[in-house]
Amino acid sequence: MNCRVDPHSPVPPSQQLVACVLDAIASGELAAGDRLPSVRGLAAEALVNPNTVTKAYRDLEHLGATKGQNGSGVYVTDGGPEVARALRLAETLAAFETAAAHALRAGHEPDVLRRTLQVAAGTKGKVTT
Amino acid sequence: MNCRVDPHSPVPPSQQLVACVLDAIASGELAAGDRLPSVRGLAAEALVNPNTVTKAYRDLEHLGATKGQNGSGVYVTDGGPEVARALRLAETLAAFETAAAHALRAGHEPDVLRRTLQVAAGTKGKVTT
Amino acid sequence: MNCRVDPHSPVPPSQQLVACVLDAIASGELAAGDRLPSVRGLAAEALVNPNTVTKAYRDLEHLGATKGQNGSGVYVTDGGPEVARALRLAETLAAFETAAAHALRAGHEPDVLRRTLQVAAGTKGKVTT
Amino acid sequence: MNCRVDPHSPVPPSQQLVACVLDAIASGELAAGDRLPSVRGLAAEALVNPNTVTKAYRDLEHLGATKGQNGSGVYVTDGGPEVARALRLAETLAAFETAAAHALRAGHEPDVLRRTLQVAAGTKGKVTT
DNA sequence: GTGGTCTAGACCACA
DNA sequence: GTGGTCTAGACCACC
Repeated sequence: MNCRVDPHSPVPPSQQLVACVLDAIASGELAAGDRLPSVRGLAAEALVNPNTVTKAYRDLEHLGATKGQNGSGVYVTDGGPEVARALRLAETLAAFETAAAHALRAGHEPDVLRRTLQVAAGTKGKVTT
Repeated sequence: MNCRVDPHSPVPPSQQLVACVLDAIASGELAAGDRLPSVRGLAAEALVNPNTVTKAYRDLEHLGATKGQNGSGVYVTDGGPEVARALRLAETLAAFETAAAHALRAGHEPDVLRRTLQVAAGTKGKVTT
Repeated sequence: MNCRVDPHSPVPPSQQLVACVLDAIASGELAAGDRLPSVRGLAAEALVNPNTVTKAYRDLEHLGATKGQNGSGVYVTDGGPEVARALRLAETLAAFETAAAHALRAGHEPDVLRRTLQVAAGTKGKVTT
Repeated sequence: MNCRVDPHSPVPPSQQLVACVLDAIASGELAAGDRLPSVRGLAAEALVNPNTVTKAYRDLEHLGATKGQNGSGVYVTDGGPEVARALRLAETLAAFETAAAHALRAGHEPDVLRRTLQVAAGTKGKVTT
């Protein structure tokens, strides 16, 4: 999942995890029926307390994107991908637009941002060149 | 200055004020030596408690952008504009990176983001194709 | 730690707390990695408002002597002891200078002060005569 | 008078001025009947607002050390020297002792303090060697 | 008028 | 339990 949590961010860690998981579901990285990482595993990876992951999973379930099956783990629901896409696709694009606008207004050169984007896209970026 | 505070944002009001003032300094709206709005005045304008403005001003002073003068007001330091610009550059670039990461993770194609960036850059962004 | 706060002192309570904690760190009573007393606990002990302790802890963190860990407490940083010792040295020397200046200005003979200093230094202060 | 005011000190500027003037009277630098510096002059020298000097002079008069003669200036009263000595001699010596003790406990070498004292004593220090 | 500090009490999120 | 933030209202000292 590669979810990193920034403890200095004003957005609470649990919500950062929710957004991260929703992104993974929206992109298809996690499909309907797939099992989410274990609470302990994600907690170790994100360097947060397991309770925080538990809360994030509870929020995801409340959104209808996942469903915990007693004792066997947490799974993406059938409607999960749709929910995630509805919640995140438009939101992340809008956030990207405003972030780009802010960065440009602050004086960043478009080329710098383009290169930053390229790096973030990783290998996918190279292919599209 | 026109500082509005969104109480529903996860970003604490005091930090919103800090960002707002830094913007004003970075943009030249407040030059070195200029006096900031009074604590009570800005509090009334932003609809927050004066203590919240006090905290924001303390943070600004700690950043080196402003300096309080005993009973007379808070002023932009000589190095203030430079500090504000540097902070804004770093801040907006970091925000752009995370926004790009989230959008990519949510499944947006790099090309879509690149085109979005192009549009945001307006005429400055010449087509590199 | 035994931090007592004198509400009649011109030194603000929060700064008295800062000085008290720095003393504890500089003396080794609190080592790097140790946890500071809880905000509420120290507030009860020092008979001040928890917010006052919070402010003191924020100042300490800003000085680099401590670091707050989200929900778990405030801890002495690795460089904390060094920072605390450096601050105490500078602080006490400045206080000594001003006290000396005031005493001299009030009419005390330098010899009187020198002898007073000798006594305070105890056996360590060998007579240079 | 050579009164310097530290605006960063927690002790209010007006009280710093009171202490400074009392010290001058206690030492005999200002004798009974002598005129104090003008409000404006002392304000300019100490880099404070004239109102602050006015308040300090009011406090001094309230202590009985000085007396303002309408329009002609402020003068040391007959009992002024006695008042100043009663208030400041013991106090400054005690403050010197505690400052010395603190500095020594913080780790300063007695020799460093002795040299600092020498410097503060200026030419007087050389004579007493 | 100005900022600075404290108290008191509340809410939030993490451990 | 932990710290972090905000609100509300008060006092102080300087300009």
